Amino acid sequence: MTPNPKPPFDLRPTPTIEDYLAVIYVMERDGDEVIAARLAESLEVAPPTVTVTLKRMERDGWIAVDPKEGLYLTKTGCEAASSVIRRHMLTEWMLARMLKVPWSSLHAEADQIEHSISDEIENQMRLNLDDPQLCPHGNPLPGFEYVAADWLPLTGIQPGGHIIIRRIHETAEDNHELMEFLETNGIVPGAHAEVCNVLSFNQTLCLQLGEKQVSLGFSTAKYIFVEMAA
Amino acid sequence: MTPNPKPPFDLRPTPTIEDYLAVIYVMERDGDEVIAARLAESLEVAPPTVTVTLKRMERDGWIAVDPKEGLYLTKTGCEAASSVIRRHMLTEWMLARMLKVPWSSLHAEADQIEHSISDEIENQMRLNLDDPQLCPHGNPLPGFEYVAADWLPLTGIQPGGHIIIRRIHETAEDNHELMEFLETNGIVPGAHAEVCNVLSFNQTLCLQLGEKQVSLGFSTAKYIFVEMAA
DNA sequence: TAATTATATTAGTATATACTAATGTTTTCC
DNA sequence: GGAAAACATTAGTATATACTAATATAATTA
Repeated sequence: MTPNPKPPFDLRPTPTIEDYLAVIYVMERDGDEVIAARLAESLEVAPPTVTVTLKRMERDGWIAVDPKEGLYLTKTGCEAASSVIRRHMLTEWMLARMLKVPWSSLHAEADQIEHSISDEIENQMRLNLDDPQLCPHGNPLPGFEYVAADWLPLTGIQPGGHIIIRRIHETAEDNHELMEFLETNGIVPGAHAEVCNVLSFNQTLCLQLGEKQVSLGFSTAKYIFVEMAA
Repeated sequence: MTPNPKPPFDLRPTPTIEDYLAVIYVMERDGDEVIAARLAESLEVAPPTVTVTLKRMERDGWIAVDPKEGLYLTKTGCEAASSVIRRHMLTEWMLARMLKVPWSSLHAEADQIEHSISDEIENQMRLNLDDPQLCPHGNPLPGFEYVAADWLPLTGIQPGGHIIIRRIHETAEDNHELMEFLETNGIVPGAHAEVCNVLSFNQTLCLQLGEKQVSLGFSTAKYIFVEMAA
C-alpha cells in the first residue's frame, strides 16, 4: 500500500562488484599481481566475463588502470572493498558466536550474507562483538593489517620450535573440504603445535598437535600463518 | 585456487521470485484476490514487469493459473514461499534479540538478508531462538496461522473494553514511517490499551495507552490486530 | 629464435529483471 | 447501454551478469 522500505544501500556496488573489489583488495594487500586471469580463477568465472566486468568497474570509478602499474583500486573502490570485507568478517563472528555455526562453514555462509548487511547492522555487530581486529580465521579487518604482520607462513618454519597457529589465509577459506579438514584436526587460530619434520622432496610437513600428528601439503601450509612461541 | 564455496542454495528461486512468492502467500492466506495489479503495488514494480515475471514463475512451476480461480501457488511454490517467510521472520528475531536492532527496522533489514540465509543457518536460528510461532510483529510463521486466528482488527473494536495489541500486519510493516510511529507510541505486540472513541466521520479512532492517547487512522487500524482482555 | 603457454579481448548469445508507451480487455458505475 | 476506470498485455528497450568460440598478443621456455 505504501512505499516499501528502500534497500538501505544505494551507493553500494552490486554484489558481483563487491566480490571483485574484495578479491582485488586482498591481492593488493598481499602485494600480488592483480590481473584478470587471477581474478577469473578466484571468482570462478570465465576470463571474458572479467574483461567486461572490469570495464564496468573502471567506468563506475571503483578501479583505475595505470599503463605501467596495471589495475588498482581507487579511493572509492578501496573504501567499498574495506566495507564489504568488514561486513564479511563481522558476519562470520556473528554466525560463530550467536548462532554457533561451525568454524569451517563461517566463510561460505558469510559470503552470501555480507552483501545484504546495512551500515546500521554492521554497526550493531561491531557493538555486540567487541570490535574485533581479526576474523575467526585470523585474517585482519581492513586497517588492522599490522596485527597480523609478524606471523609467518608454516612453509618457512624450521622443525622443532613451539608455535601457535594464528591465521588461515583467505585463499584457503574458499576450499570447504580443506576447512573441514583443518577444523577436524584442530588447526585453528590459537592452537599450539610443533613442526616435527619438513619433507621437501614430498612437498609435505608434519605438524604435532597434542597427541596427534597431521601431514600438511606445502600448498596448504603456505596459507597457514603462525607465531613462534617463546 | 580451489573451488569457491557453492552458494548453499541451488534449488531456490531468485530473490525477486522469492519476493513475489511471499507476497502471493500472504494474499492467499488472507483470502485476498491475487491479481497482477495488487502484486505490482505491493512489490513496487510496473504492471508489465509483473506480467512477464509471472510468466517465468508459471514456466518454472512456482505458480499455476486456473481459468476460474486465477493465479495460485503450486505445492513447490507454497513450500518456497513458506521457506522465505520463515527465514524472514527468524532473521527478524535474530536481529532483535542478538543485535538489538530497533523493532521498527527489523522488517526492512530482514527483507534484504532473508534471501541469503541457508537452510543450515535457518536451523541454527530456530535452535537459538526458541522456535517462535510469531514474528516480532505478531504475524504467524507459515503453519502457525491458527495462533493468530482469533485476533481482531482494531477497526472492529467497540470503545471501552480492555485490549492487548497482538499483531501488526505485514502490509503495515512495509511503511517504515508508520512503524516508527507505532514503536514510538508503544503500539507493539503485548501492549495493553483501550479504545476511547471511534470517529467514523473522521476515519479515526483513539487509543489510550497508559497515560497517552494516540489517534489512529482507519487505514492504519485495519492492520492492527488485538485480543480482547478478560 | 621458434614454439609453447599464458593472457586478454572481441563477437555473439543468453537470462533475469526492470522500464515506458501503446493497445487491448474487462468491470463498474452512472 | 455506454463511458470511465481498472486491469492486462504487447512491443521495444536497457542493464548486469554470465557463457562459448575465436582471435590476438605477450611471455616464457626449450
